[in-house]
Amino acid sequence: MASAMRSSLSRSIEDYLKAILELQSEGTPAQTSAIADSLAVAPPSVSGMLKRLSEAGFIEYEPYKGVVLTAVGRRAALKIVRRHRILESYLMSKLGYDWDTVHDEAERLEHAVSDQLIERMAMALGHPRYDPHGAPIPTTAGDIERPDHVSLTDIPVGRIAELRMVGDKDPERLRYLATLGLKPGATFEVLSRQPFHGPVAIRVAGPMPRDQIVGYELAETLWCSMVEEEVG
Amino acid sequence: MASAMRSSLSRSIEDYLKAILELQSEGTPAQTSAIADSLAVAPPSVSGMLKRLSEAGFIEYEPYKGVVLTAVGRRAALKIVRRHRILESYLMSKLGYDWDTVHDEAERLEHAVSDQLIERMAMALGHPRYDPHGAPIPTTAGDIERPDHVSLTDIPVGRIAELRMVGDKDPERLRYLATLGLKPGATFEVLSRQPFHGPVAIRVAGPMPRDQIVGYELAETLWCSMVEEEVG
DNA sequence: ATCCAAAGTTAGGCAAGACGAATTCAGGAG
DNA sequence: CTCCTGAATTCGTCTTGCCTAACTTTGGAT
Repeated sequence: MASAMRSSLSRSIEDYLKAILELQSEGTPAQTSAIADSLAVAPPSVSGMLKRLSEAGFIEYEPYKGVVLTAVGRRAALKIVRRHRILESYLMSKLGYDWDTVHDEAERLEHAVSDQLIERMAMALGHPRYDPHGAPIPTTAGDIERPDHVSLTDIPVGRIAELRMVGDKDPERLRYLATLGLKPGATFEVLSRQPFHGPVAIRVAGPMPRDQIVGYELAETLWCSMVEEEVG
Repeated sequence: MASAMRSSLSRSIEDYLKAILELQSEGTPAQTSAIADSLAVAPPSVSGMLKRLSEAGFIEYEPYKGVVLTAVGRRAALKIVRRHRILESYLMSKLGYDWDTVHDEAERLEHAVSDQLIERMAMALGHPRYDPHGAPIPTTAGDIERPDHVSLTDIPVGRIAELRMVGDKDPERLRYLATLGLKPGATFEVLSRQPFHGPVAIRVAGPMPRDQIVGYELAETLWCSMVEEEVG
């Protein structure tokens, strides 16, 4: 039985793979400087690590041309993402963590937990498909749901939409969103939009509907799906 | 407020401090080679680390004479021990871990969890005073109960005793103890003892009392307190 | 009082990762 | 086609922590 051995990649390698997975989205290879920013290290550190990751077979690396994950690298990265999202779900659901403070804790734990622990947590939660931010949780097989939502900045004025996922990670902005009642599952109507990347006005549905202004930068990170118009 | 900053000692340092704490018990300083064995590293690695720990103020180090923790080092070590024991308790109580498999998971997590997470787990458990092996859990203030139990090898024949704590860490022996019904809280009578460090025979109390033979090495790790004789 | 074995330490290296400084490449402006 | 700028890489170095080999100290046996 090829059971749950902890192949135990170093913490650094796991962090690099996760960053590359997030940056290479949509076919574009990840850039060295973007990885450096994402991990808060200097570019030469990234170049050095890319060479090691390439030799280890995790990435396809053509110097000066950016980097994409191999199948092996992608699987490894998705495993970390699964850990992170199960951890966030568990900490919020079972240990009273807040939406905005849970990220850092999960960030450290994701490198230390065993597969067994993650699966026990997943079971205790009833195998959730989305984490508290609305992001899909990769399966143990390494599949992840391809999201079909669009940014709030792309919802036409007058439409009703449902918030599906919050991309922002900044605790302060997450706290702000919580005060607006804007968490995954909330529905709202787009009231108006300022031109030239201006803020968006929405009316959040609920027992006490309330109008809110959302800055463009934040709106870009709110991923939504449009709700069917009443036909007739 | 001096709140829960993660002073974040390196994993290595935490491991060394924990090992020294366990080895220096009863006034005797910890020996270099004992630390090396305990951490599965070579003696020169220990010498090197002892110098660093000493400079950092965690230990009192006199070359060739062994090592004892300073007050600062002891506090740091007890903090790790608290983390470990709360983790073991939580994993068993809330996530279905077994008595014999929980150690390794806790061993990795104890270096990654925040103080906040440990306190939330402790609260969820109702602030337990002992871990699943019967070992006392240090308080957040850094105090630990001084155990008053004695080894099974020191209980006179004919006495009734209660198992308070299992010192062994080997999963196989822990599984074996579980099959005997020997976990903290169990009571038994010492039936006989072979001379010259031979095995001990006991009768475990319970709905179905059963006689068992316990090897000397294992018996040494079973910490018990004698139960009052019936007076009269 | 001496000597020897065991325990401990020093010396010298190696690997992982990070850094700043200096160099090289790629791609757009002219 | 050439040049320039910004991104990326190479180079040399640092820190942490581990190792083996060689040396030193300690303390018990004689």
